[in-house]
Amino acid sequence: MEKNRHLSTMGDVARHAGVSPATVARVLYEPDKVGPEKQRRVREALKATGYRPNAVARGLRTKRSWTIGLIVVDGSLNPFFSQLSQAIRSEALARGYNVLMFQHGMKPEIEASAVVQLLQQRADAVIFSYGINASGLAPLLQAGVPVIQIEQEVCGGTDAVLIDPASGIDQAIDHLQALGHRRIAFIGGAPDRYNRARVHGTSMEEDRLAAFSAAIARHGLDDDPALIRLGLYFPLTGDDPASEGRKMMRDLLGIERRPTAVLASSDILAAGALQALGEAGLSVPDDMSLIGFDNSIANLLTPPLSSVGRPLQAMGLAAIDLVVEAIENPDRKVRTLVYQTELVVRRSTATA
Amino acid sequence: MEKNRHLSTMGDVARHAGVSPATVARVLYEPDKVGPEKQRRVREALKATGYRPNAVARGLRTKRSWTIGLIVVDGSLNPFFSQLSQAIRSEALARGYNVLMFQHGMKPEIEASAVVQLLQQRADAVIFSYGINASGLAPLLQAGVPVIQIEQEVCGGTDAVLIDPASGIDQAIDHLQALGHRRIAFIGGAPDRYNRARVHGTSMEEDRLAAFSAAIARHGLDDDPALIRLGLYFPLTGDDPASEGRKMMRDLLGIERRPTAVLASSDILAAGALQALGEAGLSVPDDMSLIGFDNSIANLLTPPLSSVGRPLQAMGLAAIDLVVEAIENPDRKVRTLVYQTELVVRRSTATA
DNA sequence: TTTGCAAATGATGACGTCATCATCAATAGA
DNA sequence: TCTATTGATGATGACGTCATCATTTGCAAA
Repeated sequence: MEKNRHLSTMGDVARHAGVSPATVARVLYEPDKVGPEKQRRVREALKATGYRPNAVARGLRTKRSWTIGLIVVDGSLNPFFSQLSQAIRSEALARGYNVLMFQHGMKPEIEASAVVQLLQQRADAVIFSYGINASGLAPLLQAGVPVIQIEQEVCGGTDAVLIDPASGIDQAIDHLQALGHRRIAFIGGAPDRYNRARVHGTSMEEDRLAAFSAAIARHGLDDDPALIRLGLYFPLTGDDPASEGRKMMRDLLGIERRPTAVLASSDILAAGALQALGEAGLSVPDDMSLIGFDNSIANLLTPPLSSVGRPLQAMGLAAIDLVVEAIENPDRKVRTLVYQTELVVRRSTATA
Repeated sequence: MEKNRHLSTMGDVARHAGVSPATVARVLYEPDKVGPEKQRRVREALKATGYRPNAVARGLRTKRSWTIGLIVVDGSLNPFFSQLSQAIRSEALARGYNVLMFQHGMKPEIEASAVVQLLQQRADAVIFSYGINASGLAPLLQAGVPVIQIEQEVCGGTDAVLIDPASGIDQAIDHLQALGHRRIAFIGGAPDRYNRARVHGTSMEEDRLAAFSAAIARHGLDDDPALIRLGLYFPLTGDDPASEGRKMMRDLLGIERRPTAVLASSDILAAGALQALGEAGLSVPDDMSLIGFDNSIANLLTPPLSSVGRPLQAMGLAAIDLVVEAIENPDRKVRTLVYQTELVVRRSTATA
């Protein structure tokens, strides 16, 4: 076969079949409007030429790129994000959409350039799995591109798929209390110092801490400020995400009345905490109970970690549903969906 | 501002500036060919209208989509793949390319549909981080789309970024031998039963096992078939990727003359092995030394795992370099780059 | 002043697709 | 037999950009 840097076009197919390009298009999209003989010839020509519709040309003509943007914090350090993005990608693909993915690493200027890029690509919609601030989304809203925010709402007026961290955290505290724990510590990320320009809602980390405090209060457990440890940095941006957790756990082991259980605001932090405990010669769950959040790498740790999980698959599906709704009916009202979190019990908790 | 479901076009900008569309294009791409006065007016109009070039139309006209495809096995179970894809994405972005990512989960039909999708999108090139078989790539080669294979070569005649597992595995065995270990076990995935149609090279898992066996022989260490354990399934496709490693380690603990050290062909398997050791009440590294491969989640485990790593950032960069080369000079000869692997020593090994 | 040439700008068309309109043949009804 | 109607098919143009060609202007050399 000769050098064939060329995919055939409708015109090629039409010539091959001895019909007009319009007839080829009809065979593809309105088959009943074409007579049986030409139908046959066109289908044969389609096969013979290996025709693949040119999505670029089609996008120009129809003003639908069948592409949706996905902007996440970071695709690699925290497995949670890759699991979510995988869920979104596969749901999108099932509906015929391609996904252009970007990671901003908490840098607003990178987020902004991703938005510009998606605008230029004429993305049909954009999903933010963790937006930085409201002004980042503004160009999209102005251009009329549907925006779906996941987990964290950085501005109002868009569709959103949120989670309720309290449901799972309540279960976790219930569980620990039932095992006899009264001094339960919390390790988490800093209240989000990046979100200066947030105009709506609260941050992920704030929500989790609030849910923890509320659960502790409701159960009448020890409410000691020394039991709450917040890392200095957003837990996703360091080179060694576990080191924060390790440090916080070390601190907790040093305080006066040591906690008997710890709830971490992410599995990564919990992994670090496990290392600190190992170094101190303490065993989980015998000497300390530990519960993570994310249910991302919990089952890879030793011991397998109990962790609060979110229904990632369902959230991905919901996000794509909202995308499709928004595209098909631009003037509809935006919707907010809230999913419950749930404690997955493994083997990192025991009686106090 | 009124409802503005419309991004302005060159024509809009031209009208606003009182010039022809051609002049607008020149200001954008050949500024020195435009007089100072019109230059000024056009730039002002660009700002005023918030013009963003329509990448779709541009793609149709120039036959460059500035999009490259990335097909991986799985983006979420094994953090290694998300780290690699992140490296590729960021390098691509730096060169002005967008990345469309697909995961095939070892299912040839999904791989094939991803290829069709990329063909329709007129991707400028496609990177396979783990191709399944040669026939999957064929449509791309036929259409003249440059293909870059990473780590695993499934067919010849394309660019490739390979790694040499032997370099790092040699270091690992050296290291263990220096610590006095003589019975070293290997746990890995099954020789790849999916690659029936592979026409070139060997599989990832085969390479690692071969490197291990060679190193054992070279060092004159115990060469006992019972020390080699291969999972029944490709380690990435199960729901619980660690369980294979856990099972194999349990088996190893049961054999007659127990090994004193284990090399795992991935960090995930090693994580499972750690669990089995924990359940058996054995401590790492005191009772058993353990080394992983991937250096992906090694630093999250307890103890932090020594692991053989690949230079992911460099590989991503190299892949994009090859992409750009291939696009800019379609008739050049394909190239194969080989990267060394390297042992990262942490705290999971000790004297025998 | 005339001619020549380069710089600046405008006009045109094509990329591949698809929506619309136009054409033509065949059939049914009067 | 003639016209109205339907179904099948072809022709045309527009989406937004950019490459090419055509035109105009300014200015220096003859």
